[in-house]
Amino acid sequence: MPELPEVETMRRRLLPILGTIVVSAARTPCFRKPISIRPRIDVLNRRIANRTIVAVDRLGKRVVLRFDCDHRLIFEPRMTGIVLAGTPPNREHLRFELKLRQRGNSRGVPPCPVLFWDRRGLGRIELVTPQQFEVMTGNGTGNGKLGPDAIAVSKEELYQRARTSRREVKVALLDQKLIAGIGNLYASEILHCAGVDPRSRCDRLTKRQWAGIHQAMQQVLESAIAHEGSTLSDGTYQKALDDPGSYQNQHRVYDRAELHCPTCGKASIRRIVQAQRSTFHCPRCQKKQ
DNA sequence: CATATGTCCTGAGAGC
DNA sequence: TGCTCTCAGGACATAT
Repeated sequence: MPELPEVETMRRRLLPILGTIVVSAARTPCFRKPISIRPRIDVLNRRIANRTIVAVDRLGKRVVLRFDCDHRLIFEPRMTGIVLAGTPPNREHLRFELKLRQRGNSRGVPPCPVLFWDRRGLGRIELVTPQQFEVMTGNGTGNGKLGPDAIAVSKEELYQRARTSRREVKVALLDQKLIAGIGNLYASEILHCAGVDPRSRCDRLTKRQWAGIHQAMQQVLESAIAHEGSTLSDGTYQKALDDPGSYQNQHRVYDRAELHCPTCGKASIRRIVQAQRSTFHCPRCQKKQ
């Protein structure tokens, strides 16, 4: 579930840990199969013990902690993972804990540990070197495992990256190598906002339409971040954070099949399937070309 | 039983 | 023909 706005919300809530020092990293007792952590937890522990957290970043749908040795710890929530500093919804699905202390001779309250809580356990945690991180981001060439972040990408860069693809635009927006951060929910919302048919082929959209998609992308994602993301019917996000997001009340098409389109007020929202996943759109507001 | 938010891998097929 | 792009399907694990 977590897409860019939800992960950005997690990131912002982690900011109080900036400048704290790692005491230890550990898997937590969890009755389930352990999640993937690379390198092995003892190696990881040796590399980051006593290191200071100098940045709390986000890269697409990942939370990235940077240490003073320039290694980065990357949390990848996938379907149901949550990164938080505080109280987890339960202990049963708690997978990982990063214990912290304040710099100097700390009196006062010790900082909350960073926790990775994941109901399904499909999430990943990985410590990467600066070199590995460059490979992941493509070192500015745009050819890494992840494309530029959906909030940061320029109108021109989006157009240049997408214009030659023969894929349907909705499917392309889900490709993290093209741009990072958009998932199934926001892809439908962005294309509805832009008035573009999700089945349009990328290479048949005009430059003007791509500009519209870029603008809708910024608008929808920023609004969703302001609402601290969406909580879905599954409720994972809600359970994990005391104060869950409210953007689900702003959805105009996602999971609203057969309801009236809030933009035109006339047509009803349709659900179609693309690349084996649901897409929601308004046939009146989103016409091809 | 089908469905659900994400990612990774493989193999087959399309088309430049 | 050859290469690249694209997509379908399965896997992961769990709840509604």
